[in-house]
Amino acid sequence: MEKVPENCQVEDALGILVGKWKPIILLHLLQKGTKRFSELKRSMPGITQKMLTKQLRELENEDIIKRVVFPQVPPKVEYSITEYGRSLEPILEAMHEWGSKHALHKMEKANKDIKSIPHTH
Amino acid sequence: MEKVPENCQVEDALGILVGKWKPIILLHLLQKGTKRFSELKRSMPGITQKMLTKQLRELENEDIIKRVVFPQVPPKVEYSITEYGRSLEPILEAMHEWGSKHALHKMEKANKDIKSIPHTH
DNA sequence: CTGAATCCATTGGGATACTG
DNA sequence: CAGTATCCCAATGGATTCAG
Repeated sequence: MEKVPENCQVEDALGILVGKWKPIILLHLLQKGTKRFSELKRSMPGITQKMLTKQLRELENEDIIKRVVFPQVPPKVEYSITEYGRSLEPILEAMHEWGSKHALHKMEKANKDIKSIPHTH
Repeated sequence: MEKVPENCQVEDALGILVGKWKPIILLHLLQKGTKRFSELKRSMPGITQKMLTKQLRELENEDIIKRVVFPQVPPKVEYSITEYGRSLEPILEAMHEWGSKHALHKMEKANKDIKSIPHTH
């Protein structure tokens, strides 16, 4: 099968996965199941409410995750992976495997890059 | 195996793959072998020289592709996948398979989204 | 042929403050 | 608790021009 230019199906999946916090959000929901907003936020040190909301909205618009609002006070909102979203797992799996396998290569490269910085004396 | 937050290996691969033209460049080099600059440009309608150069440089800096300059006039430069770069193939494969499998879902969604646009009459 | 240099518009991400 | 609303900066991508 041709996987080339014109009918390049690769971009679709990539488009859904890109976003500074999307992969990690998906991994959380995939591995830990349903989570509410505050739980996700706590598990991702550094993320702001605005960003978490934004990334969740985008994933929701792609039907990757499901958002359930409990009409109560204080508010409670739960997020979970959809069946469709779960179909992305093999891709995340492949990326994780690659990342683990090449963590070493990455370190060696960083080392090489540092040494190649021209001196100033 | 844990594939979560702190030691999230997923971002590395993703970081290499993101870039408007990177996936398609990689698919070309993976499937068609060594290519020179002008060939790549021709095969990617819409890309500018600047962008092609930039994306190629970034991939080269990650050791994903190799750049060979032939010292002659007019210049000739050949690009090819490195062994390291070829290790990304399973990921691209997974993304392509996902994209193919869900092209339909995508169409249905687009249709639904259009219908949900509020009228103005 | 290959690519560097500019200039510019758009986008993504983050800090902060406010709200039901 | 779970969001909006602003403001701001940096990065990305594109059009165009120049050069070896």
